[in-house]
Amino acid sequence: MLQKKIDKGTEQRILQSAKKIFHKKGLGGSRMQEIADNAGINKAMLHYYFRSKDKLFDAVFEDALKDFLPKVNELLNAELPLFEKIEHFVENYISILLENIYLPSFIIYEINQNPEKLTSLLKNKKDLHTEIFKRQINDAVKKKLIDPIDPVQLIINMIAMCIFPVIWKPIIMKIFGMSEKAFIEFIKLRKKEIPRFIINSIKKSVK
Amino acid sequence: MLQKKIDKGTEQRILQSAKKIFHKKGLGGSRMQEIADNAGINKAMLHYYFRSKDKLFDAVFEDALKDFLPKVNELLNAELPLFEKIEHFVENYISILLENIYLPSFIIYEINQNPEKLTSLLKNKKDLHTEIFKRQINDAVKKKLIDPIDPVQLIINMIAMCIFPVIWKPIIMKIFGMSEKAFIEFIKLRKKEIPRFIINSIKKSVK
DNA sequence: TGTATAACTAACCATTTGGTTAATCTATTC
DNA sequence: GAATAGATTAACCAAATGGTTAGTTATACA
Repeated sequence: MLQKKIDKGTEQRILQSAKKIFHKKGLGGSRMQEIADNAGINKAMLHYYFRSKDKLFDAVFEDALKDFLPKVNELLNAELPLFEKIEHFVENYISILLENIYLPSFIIYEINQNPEKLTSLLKNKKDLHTEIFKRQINDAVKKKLIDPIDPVQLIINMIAMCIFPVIWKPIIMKIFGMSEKAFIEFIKLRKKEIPRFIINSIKKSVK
Repeated sequence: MLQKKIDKGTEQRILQSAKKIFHKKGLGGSRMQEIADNAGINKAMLHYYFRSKDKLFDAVFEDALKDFLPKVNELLNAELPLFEKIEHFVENYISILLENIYLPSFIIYEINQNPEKLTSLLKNKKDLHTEIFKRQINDAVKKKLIDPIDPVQLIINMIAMCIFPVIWKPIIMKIFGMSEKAFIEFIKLRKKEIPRFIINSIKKSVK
């Protein structure tokens, strides 16, 4: 039999429902009632466990970062030669994004809404740690394995190309006339195409 | 003296205020009262001119696309050699984005909220017309000016790299420790860096 | 100049929504 | 098995919000 004091069932169910709904509809667009319904509990329970909508939202937001950032950090800091690391990063980063398809636009939207929240949430956290990767890129430049490039620009390029089609899925499907199936296939191809594109661009040209 | 029937002053002021607020806060996050205040008019005026919040929102959304799409189409279909066109596109597309910094995340957010809206809004409009650019890329491949590449992937890559830092501005500033000034400089550099990166990647390698 | 019509305002309304309260249920503990 | 504390519910509340209405002002036009 479950012991009450250890049972985190309700709290977890609330967080899960809140995540689903907040990610999809944002803070302003989400209703406490909907979250409660989705969790199969009374609306008062939400306040019992999380005091207020804002507090619940913060918990969800923090959870999202706590899940997401370590995974990305792991990819950024994997011990692999540069080219393989790029391949590895793109492949897995896109997979993570596909598992959390609403996460990126959720984060953008809420950060734009409330930029100071970012500061308070990222301040004391292990945020994205790009130093190792930056150094690795600089080393490769020094060793003349790749053409000179600003590591930050390269990292941004890589992340941009991964994240864009996930966020803009419905629009891309519409503009390029893709079905759901075609889109999945497109993304799958991209996992190979992006690293190819990047490596093609940076690898030392034979002049 | 202004003639009443020709005077579009109020309507335009409403649209402008609504644009500012809807873009920043989305449909759900915006308040009719705030829009009215911002336009310096009575709340009832909003309904007098636009019946309902949804109708007003649709007008704003449509306006945004009507402004934005032609500009992008013009860039996509400029009569320039491929490499110059890429340079031209990136330079100007980023400028347009910077002038409408809330537009992209506004569009993503609302489309995710309401995917069917996209269909109805893009259906009868001159949507993004990528055929010419796609053909131009395929031609360049045939003429062995560039390595083989799927035009759609290339276009997505290009747009992704342009749009990403604009949308993620606050997060990039935070993660890479940039000031406002440093960010502006970063973007300015990117206008040169992105075309270089792309062209480097696709131009026929000397093997 | 008087009248019809468009532009505008203040007050009001109904509904939604986040949040509270008081009472009830459940289970652990002594 | 009564006492205690945590978990849960139904009913309720006040504020916010989209929307309406009835009336007023300004303007064009005959």
